[in-house]
Amino acid sequence: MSEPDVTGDPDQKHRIYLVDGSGYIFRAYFAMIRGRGPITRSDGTPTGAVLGFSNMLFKLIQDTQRDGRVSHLAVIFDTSRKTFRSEIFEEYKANRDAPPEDLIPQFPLVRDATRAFNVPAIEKQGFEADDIIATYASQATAAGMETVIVSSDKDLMQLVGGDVTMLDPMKNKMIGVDEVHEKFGVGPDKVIDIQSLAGDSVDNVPGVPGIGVKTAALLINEFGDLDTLLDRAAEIPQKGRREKLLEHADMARLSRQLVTLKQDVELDIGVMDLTVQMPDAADLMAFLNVNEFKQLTGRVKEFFGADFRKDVAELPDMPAPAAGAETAETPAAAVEIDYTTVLEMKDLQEWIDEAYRIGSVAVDTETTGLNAMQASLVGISLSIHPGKACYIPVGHVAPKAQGGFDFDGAEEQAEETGLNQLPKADVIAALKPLLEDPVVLKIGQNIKYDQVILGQEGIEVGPVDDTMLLSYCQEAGQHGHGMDELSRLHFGISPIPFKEVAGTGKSQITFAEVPIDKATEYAAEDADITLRLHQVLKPQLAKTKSATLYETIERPLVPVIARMEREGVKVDAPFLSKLSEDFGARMIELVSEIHNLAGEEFNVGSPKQLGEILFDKMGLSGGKKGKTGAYTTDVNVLESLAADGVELARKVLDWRQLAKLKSTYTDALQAQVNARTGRVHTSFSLAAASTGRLASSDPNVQNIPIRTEEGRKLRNAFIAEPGHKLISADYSQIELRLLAHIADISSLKEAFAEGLDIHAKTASQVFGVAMEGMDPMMRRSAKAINFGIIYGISAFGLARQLDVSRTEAQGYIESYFTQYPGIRKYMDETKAFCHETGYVETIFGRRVHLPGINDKNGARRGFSERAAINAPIQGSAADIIKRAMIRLPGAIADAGLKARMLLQVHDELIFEVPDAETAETAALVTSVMEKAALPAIDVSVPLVVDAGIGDNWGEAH
DNA sequence: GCCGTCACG
DNA sequence: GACGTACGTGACGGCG
Repeated sequence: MSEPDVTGDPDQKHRIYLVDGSGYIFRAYFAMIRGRGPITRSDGTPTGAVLGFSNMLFKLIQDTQRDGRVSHLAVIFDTSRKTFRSEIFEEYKANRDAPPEDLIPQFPLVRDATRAFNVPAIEKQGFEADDIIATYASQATAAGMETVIVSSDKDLMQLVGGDVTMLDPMKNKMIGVDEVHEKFGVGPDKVIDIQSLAGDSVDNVPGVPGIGVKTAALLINEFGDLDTLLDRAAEIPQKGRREKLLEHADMARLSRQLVTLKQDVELDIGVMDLTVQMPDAADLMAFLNVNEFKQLTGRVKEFFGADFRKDVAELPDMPAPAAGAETAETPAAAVEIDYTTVLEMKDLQEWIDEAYRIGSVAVDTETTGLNAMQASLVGISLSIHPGKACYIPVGHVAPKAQGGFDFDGAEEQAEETGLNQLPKADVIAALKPLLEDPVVLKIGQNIKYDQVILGQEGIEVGPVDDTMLLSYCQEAGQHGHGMDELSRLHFGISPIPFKEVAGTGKSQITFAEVPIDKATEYAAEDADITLRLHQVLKPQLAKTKSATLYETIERPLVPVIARMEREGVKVDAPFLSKLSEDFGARMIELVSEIHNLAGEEFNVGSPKQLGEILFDKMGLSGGKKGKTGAYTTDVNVLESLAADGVELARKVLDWRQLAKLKSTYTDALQAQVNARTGRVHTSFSLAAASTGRLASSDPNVQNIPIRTEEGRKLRNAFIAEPGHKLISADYSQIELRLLAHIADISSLKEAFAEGLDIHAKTASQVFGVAMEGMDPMMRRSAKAINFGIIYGISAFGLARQLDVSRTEAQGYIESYFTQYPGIRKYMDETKAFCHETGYVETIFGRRVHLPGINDKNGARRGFSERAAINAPIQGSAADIIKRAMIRLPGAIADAGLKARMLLQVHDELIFEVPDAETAETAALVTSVMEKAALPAIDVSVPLVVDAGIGDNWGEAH
């Protein structure tokens, strides 16, 4: 791009580049297709337009680096097609073709590209990019800056003049007043008048029929402006023109409304915040690698060289903003970093006072491990203002000699630990009132963890906001919600990796052994980033319509889950140990039998070796190789071999079942018993499943066996304390009920209202048989169809499930849809909504994003489509049980009962209850669960909960 | 660290 | 005409 002709300008004004991103995508797309044909990366995603865009952006960034006057830069995008213009005039842009299919997946990628280069990507619902550009241009002018609009769109030419110019990025040509005059025959100030008369067939702006740009220019030059022209139209000598103008004066005025760019769009980010920033090397390289832009990678490396990791570009001092211009806050990238270690109580008190003064504080705890129930507190970091954070070490120990750290000077420091830090008890006592104060908001990333940790120090942290959950509520499905990922995404900053302070593998140390200066850098950064994430994510809740979900479901759930984790569940360790021995003994027998049958010894646990035995050595048919070239030996394959009488296959299946039970359950579960509490404390992730479900780990209590008799025994190991029972309460068929409600299927709703056997009812309707005396196979098929529907049915999947031909399965599906046309309608509408918006919603407004929904690859698209059908159902069920969980502790306490909620398994809750209170608790729990959707949503089918009571989980379920 | 397998809703 | 599929998870052992 050539240097604009302002080098000699005595003003030396700062410059802002505003890139018309949406306009550029289309140009890049067609230019690349014409020049190089379709470009795709090796996974098939088309990337031509992304590459063109990235090249252009990189070029622009190079220029901004070389030209010291370029201080600000942003890329502006269109959002949906609905804008305030389509409100005024329905047909506006209505005749546009849908974008080419292989361009659709590139829209989000272009935004990724923008972020990868650490350039602000701006868009706003209801406004076109042009309006936002007009608004920023006017703000920039008011602030005394020069504006360069990077676009060749003639609709933007009305903005040219004064300190605003345009740059055509394809032709690399400046567009100033002269060029606009050349195009429209008038100056930029009259461009709107010309467009109002001439209209625009591409955008469907009507204008006045029969008048094009040439005639319009003639008329405007003669009459001065549009209003004068329309007032005095009667004076026009040419009959045709005169009549058209008189007749279509209103259309001209309407067109003026359409073509006039709005210069006062309300924007969250002011023009002064769009400062030029250095890209983060890791983020940019990751983006370039994923998209396989090899040449560009080379040029990027060459250009940035050694300075690459610098977070902020060095900019010349800004001129004072002109009067009336926005006086922006400090731009995010220019935040000054100030991290300190707190070693004196009076310093700690200053932080506490400031937190009270501001009313909110980001908190992060550092501990000895990831498992909150086993870890102990090492330090606490706080942040109240962006860039400023402190770290309060309380549990550091001198590094072990083997750690390899140089601890010269340890003698100068305090005795016991050998380290200078405040006593933990003093810090806890000082912080407790603040962390429990109801008017000070505590901000955390996955604050449940910190609540569990601090809970063990006697602090009940609250009220809280959680940046992980703020992200999860708004962007589930788009990306993960870990702090590092969010930091890179929102700020382009990669926080110090934990590995960097604690090492990895064998030589890894706990955080307690990390030297305090290094620990401060790491911990303070975490609190700082958390605070900044909160400043970004919290305000956009309203925009994403997620405030209700966050405030009424996710946020209140945090302390409930924290409490469940701290309660834990009692397991019968001696019983598990006996079970384990039993399983182990039988496995040994099976292995020797298997070796005999095979005629040689091999590792039964190796699918590779097993496949070779079965299909190469024994020459059995049915050997299919998977992606890695190894034979498949999964249950389906082995079951069918076993059915053909292959004894070895049956024995391997038995062995596998035992191996699974032993390694994953009996052995692992015993190892998970907490030494301090004697109970097992799972960890529930609140932001793992995109649909809104919880996930459980360490150990996973949501996949304890039940389907086979052997596995079921495991459930008997989950027991109640003496004098107590377990209650298990589960929603009956909640997903099918919600399907009936969401898709509004009257016959299904009636069946549920009447309490019928829903699978039998489906069988009777689909196969046209009576409910009584039905062939059990028919009910089984109907049940599989019902599940299939929830999963976004395919003939292939159903055929596999039922072991029938695909044609047969297709027939079932068709007769199902004939019987329930509303379900097909629901599916079609859900998919269409998702194709349009990129997400689907539950009945409580939870958004689940499906980035693959417009993928060019049919398989990936199909995958997303099925997930789109499933997510509202699975997610609504998750919302409902979460609502119940939030209410239950209070309801139990209000009723004067002592039950404790221990576990959740998607549609089931487990409680530990004193013997005397079981009946009353079961009734209360059932009632709260059944009414959990109310009063927000009156589900049009009854929600039914079944509760069971027993000495262990197996009996209770 | 990925893959195949398998446990659950 | 081919593609490659039921939805959502987590944990294990084998293997490179």
